[in-house]
Amino acid sequence: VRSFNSVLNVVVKAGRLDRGLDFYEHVIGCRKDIVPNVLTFNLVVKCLCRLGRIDRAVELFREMPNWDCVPDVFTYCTMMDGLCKVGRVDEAVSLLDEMQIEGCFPSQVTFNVLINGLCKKGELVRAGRLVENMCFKGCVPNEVTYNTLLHGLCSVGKLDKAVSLLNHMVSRKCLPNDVTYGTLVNGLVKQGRAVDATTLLLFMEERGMRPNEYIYSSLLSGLFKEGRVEEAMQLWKDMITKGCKPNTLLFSVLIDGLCRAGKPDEAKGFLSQMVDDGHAPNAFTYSSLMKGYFKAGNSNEALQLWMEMEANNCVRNLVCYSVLIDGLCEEGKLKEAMEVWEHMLGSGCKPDAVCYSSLIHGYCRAGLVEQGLNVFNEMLFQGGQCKPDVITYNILFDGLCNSNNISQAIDLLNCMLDHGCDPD
RNA sequence: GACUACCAAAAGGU
Repeated sequence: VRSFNSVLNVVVKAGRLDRGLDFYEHVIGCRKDIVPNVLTFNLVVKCLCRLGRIDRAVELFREMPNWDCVPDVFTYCTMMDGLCKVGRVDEAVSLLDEMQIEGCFPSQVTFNVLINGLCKKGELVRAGRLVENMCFKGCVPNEVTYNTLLHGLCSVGKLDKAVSLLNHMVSRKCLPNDVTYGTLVNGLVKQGRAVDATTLLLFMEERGMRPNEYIYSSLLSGLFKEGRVEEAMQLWKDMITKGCKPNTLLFSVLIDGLCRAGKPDEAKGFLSQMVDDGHAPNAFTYSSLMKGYFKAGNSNEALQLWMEMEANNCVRNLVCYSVLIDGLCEEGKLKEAMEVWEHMLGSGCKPDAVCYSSLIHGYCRAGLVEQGLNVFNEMLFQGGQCKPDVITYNILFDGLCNSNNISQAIDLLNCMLDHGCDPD
């Protein structure tokens, strides 16, 4: 079992989750001498969670006693994290009670997982209460706890609170690490304060820390989004001078930034460079670049990249399809856009509200509002992740009003309200 | 118990 677990762990760490599950099922099915133990279950539960098969994970978790396995802290933690990551925080919190009833003591990590779940949902008050509970149970908050809370504060824009928490953290002899700085830099950038983020970067360097790729990418992306192209390029050069080797993430951010600045050709030069450096472009890289070319009115080049993706076995996800569909629609190439749409459905990619809205916008622009409404009705019918949102409705209002169809627009407004969607 | 758990990052629609 130990060797089996080791192998399984390696497979899971490599991100080959489906392979991991197959391997598990295969081995358990035909090797009666290998009996899964708690650690095996912990790994498999993690696999199922990461694959989004959370209900199956819970099921397996409940079946453990049938295999003479008692869930341990790790099991509970893995299960709680899985639940939190799909937003089912309350169920995760109830496991905290359950584990204690079963005589299993929660650890620092257990609390961190739940605090993270609450912070991601914006439930900072509950998160704070959990920190108190944590201390009460004899668990000391560590860097991860603080980083999690800092991220929670930053994502609701409470940077002042974040700074006081940072001071508190230091006073508790908890040293800020890479993640701490990354969280703060990103928090500043998201507030449109890339200049302050640059200062923080300097501060961090003065303290002898070397910013990593995450930190550089946050800042770089922020500078480009604020239109500070010169500063962004200077940062890129400085970064390389300081010995930071750009990876796929950094190249993608740079390419995206240059495209936003209307320089897709320059961006494409970096695409070649990253490939030469041995970094494979991914869906992020290509979608940014394709959008850049569409924006510059060069759809041929965008399509070229689309083909290149296929040739390079780069997985085309929903965002890539959306960029392509939107770009083609904007050029009035509705027929081609529909072909891509069919191709997307055929590849098993399910359109979401953004993707549907791009298509609807395409029809409206071409004066085919009726067609747009058909697509809209399909969205309502499909439900789930492609429920129309405010933007979808706004696109249709615009289309209907432009064709002087006020009464249908009013009907649509009622439909919107009926579906619980708030106008902006 | 180094066979298992927690934190920061980039792309799409008005």
